Amino acid sequence: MKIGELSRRTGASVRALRYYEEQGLLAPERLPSGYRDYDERSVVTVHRVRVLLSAGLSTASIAEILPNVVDDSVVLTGRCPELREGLAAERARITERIEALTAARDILDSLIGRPLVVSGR
Amino acid sequence: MKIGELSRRTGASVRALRYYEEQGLLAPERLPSGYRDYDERSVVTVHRVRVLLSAGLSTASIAEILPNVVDDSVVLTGRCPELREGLAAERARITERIEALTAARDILDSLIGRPLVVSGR
DNA sequence: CTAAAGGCTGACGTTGACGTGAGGGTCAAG
DNA sequence: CTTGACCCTCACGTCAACGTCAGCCTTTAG
Repeated sequence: MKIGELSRRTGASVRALRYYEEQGLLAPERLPSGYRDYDERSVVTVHRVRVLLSAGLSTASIAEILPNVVDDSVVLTGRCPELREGLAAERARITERIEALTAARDILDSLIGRPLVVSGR
Repeated sequence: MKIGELSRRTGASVRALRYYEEQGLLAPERLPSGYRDYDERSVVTVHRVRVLLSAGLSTASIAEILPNVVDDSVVLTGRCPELREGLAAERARITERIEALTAARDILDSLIGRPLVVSGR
């Protein structure tokens, strides 16, 4: 499929898709016309990229992670302790942020769920 | 206390503290010299700001939330339905972010080989 | 009193993930 | 065979959360 369709099917802008390629997250074929030609797996890949980006990972980190996801091989990861450590660190950061967000949401809940309290104290 | 001490006690840079003020997150008094004069509560406030920022909230969102939290108690929220709506919207955004982060963490978990923990809300 | 340390206000620089044209090919339809 | 939708490659613009530097004033230590 061409870039416009992938864009519609993933919600990522055309510009974003070209940017992902520039960052090594996608490697579409090229048609004789020079047009990018994506396969079905690209749809899943783009969704993963977006999830990880929205989680605060950089394209560089994602580029490290992605090949392992695509191949569905945890084997490589298990063999590379350096990469494993990096991933564990990212995981820890994400967990911290989930906890921070949960705390923030609890604060909002206490504000919303307690109507007509005019003053603290 | 002056800005340098607050910086040391919070880990935020002097520049960051001035930036937070610019964004309406802090409102220190001023000494006759023009120096900023922070009270003890500022320490807690800055910590809250940093947690929320690291969780991915913008200073604008934080500015909406912060004034409503004073000494961990509710102030005037119940009387303003407009504000309540804003907070509810903010809550929804936070929940979305938590879900995105959880999905991202699951991806990392599958790579690391850690068993997926069923999120208990 | 003097120098170092710390504070102040601009104001420009930085980084990451794109947005937004400019200028120009490609392709299916009428 | 022209029109309009879609694609291409530069390449500059943007926005957030600060970093950094300049030029100048205030406070503190000796």
